[in-house]
Amino acid sequence: MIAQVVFNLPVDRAFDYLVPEAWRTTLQPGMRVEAPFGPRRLIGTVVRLRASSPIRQLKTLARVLDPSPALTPERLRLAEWLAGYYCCSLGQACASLLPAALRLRPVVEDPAAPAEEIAEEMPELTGEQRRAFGRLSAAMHAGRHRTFLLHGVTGSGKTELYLRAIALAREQGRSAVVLVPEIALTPQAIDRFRERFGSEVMLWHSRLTARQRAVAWQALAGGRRHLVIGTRSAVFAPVPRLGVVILDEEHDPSYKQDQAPRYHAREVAIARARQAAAVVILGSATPSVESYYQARRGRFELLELTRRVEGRKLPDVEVIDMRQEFAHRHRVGPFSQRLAAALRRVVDLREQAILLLNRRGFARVAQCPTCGNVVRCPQCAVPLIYHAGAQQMVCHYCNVRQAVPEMCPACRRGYLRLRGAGTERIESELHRLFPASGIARMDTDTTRPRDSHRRLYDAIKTQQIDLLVGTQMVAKGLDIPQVTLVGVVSADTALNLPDFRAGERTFDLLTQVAGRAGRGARPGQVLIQTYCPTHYAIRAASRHDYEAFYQAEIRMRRRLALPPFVHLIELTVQGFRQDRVQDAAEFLARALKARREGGRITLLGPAPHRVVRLRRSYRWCVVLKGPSVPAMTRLVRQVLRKGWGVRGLPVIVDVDPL
DNA sequence: AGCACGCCGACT
DNA sequence: GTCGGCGTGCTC
Repeated sequence: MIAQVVFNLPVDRAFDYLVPEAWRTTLQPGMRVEAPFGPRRLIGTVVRLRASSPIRQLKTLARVLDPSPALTPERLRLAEWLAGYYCCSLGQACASLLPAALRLRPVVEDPAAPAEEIAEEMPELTGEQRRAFGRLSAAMHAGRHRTFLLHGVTGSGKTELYLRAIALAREQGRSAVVLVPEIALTPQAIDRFRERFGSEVMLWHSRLTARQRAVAWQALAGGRRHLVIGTRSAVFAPVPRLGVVILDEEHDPSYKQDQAPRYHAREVAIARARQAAAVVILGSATPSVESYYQARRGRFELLELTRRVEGRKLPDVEVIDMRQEFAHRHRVGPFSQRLAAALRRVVDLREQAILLLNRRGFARVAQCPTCGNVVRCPQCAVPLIYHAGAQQMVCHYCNVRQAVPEMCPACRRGYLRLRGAGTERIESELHRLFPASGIARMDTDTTRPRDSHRRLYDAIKTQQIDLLVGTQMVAKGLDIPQVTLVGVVSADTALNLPDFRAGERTFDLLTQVAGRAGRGARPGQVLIQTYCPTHYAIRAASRHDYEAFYQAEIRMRRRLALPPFVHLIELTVQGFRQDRVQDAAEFLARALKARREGGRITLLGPAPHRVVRLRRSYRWCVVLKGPSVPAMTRLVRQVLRKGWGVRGLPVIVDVDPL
């Protein structure tokens, strides 16, 4: 008997091995095995068993790791879909459906969820919620696959609908997967699910230890737990009889994986739910343009929640034109007079405020006023960011750190000046203005240690913190009734990025952060500082008008032939030598152009990557644009053949890049 | 991904 | 004549 095995390598085929006599009755597809591979021994997945092989000199499997298939036939089919759509090897796809931790040593058994007292009383639904739930439950009772887009303003009670859908799935004896963005896996979100479903809830995220992950895996695959709440990779959680997959904040970019296979959890969720005849609920106050477009075309079913629960009003939003501010005052700090006054009022009334600035660090860059030179990372060529805490210049790409140079290293004449402001700068400005207030900062720097997120949240909840400043992290999920003011220090940071989704990002961020204000009895107020007050994303966000934003955005996408009207595939060539990388990219572009069938696929580039140099590597891109992903991946596979390289350099394939 | 093989430029 | 750069190909 022959086993066909795939490995977690960028090699797009299976390898045949002899199966030892002892395993012939027990070995099945989906089991992991150890196999000799050249001079190495690798762990791979059996994808097929057959009687014979055309290969003459076969080697024999060394070891079987699983007593039963780690990948069920259904999950193996999902891996095949993943490899096909996202253009990676089947081995890589299989590896991403399996936790590496499962490899060795038997894991501690997680006991079955004890039957415990769970709060039975559910809050009454509003009229809108009831109508939406009616549609969900009809689909779930029909037992057919369906994708819903739940578009609900912040505070309109989307979570309650998720809870009802999960409860219904459980009644039907089916499981549920809840996905949340990386930064939204907050204690309060988890608490909400624990209150309703107790220890049925299993957490799944990147901070789990290997052991915890293995325990969670066993409990889910063994059918002892039926509800997973987790980040992106939880979409692969091994739950049997899937009933519903929920993507909260479906527009969030953290659903896109940034290593092969570069999947989007939304697409995987839909593919998986289709197989399992399950329902998908995509929830957001600011749906991605892609999803809303699908809903408009009738591919998804649109559910709308337009009102906040308990009749609370959306906060008033005021746009502050910083050009005016700059013209009428001599020295402008990070706060306009209007925002400074509003902060003062919050402090006086003992209320709370959140300030958003989507940029870490103290001052953006060190710039020479004499020659204009900006201090850059020697490896990545992006500006270094000053961090006051460490008193260092830090690269936000590769984390290289260096001391702050005093004189300009380029012209050696000017004294460097720190320009622009990050969250640290705002924090110190707040300390200066409000020395008696509790002030905290929330960004990737301050939330790195385990549990720091929970501690910070508790401090805010108990009003030890009055003023909170942070990056986009503060825009997601925080539900603090005492917050009456939200200030956006600069709405322009995302707008000026070279990215066709800049407008969408800005609208999302502003809408999400505005939703943090006025969640309690007192009304909320939002102040947005900007140098482009007439931009459609900012105007629409200030009026809480998703529809206006969508109409402007979709018109632009149609005119420029961008997603959702086409799909993109981005190919990135990487290497240490600039000339060879450029050479390979040009070769790749020519090869693609030569094999392109018909005129439906267009080719952009080759062009230097947005960040040409990263960790000493140079990067060049070629982008394919066309109506059909399979047609484009077929072309890519032809050109890259079995390996994933051109001219000896590795090529990164990103289908539907963000 | 690793690793071996093989082909051309600069040295003891 | 040999050392070693890296382009090419293979792993059942």
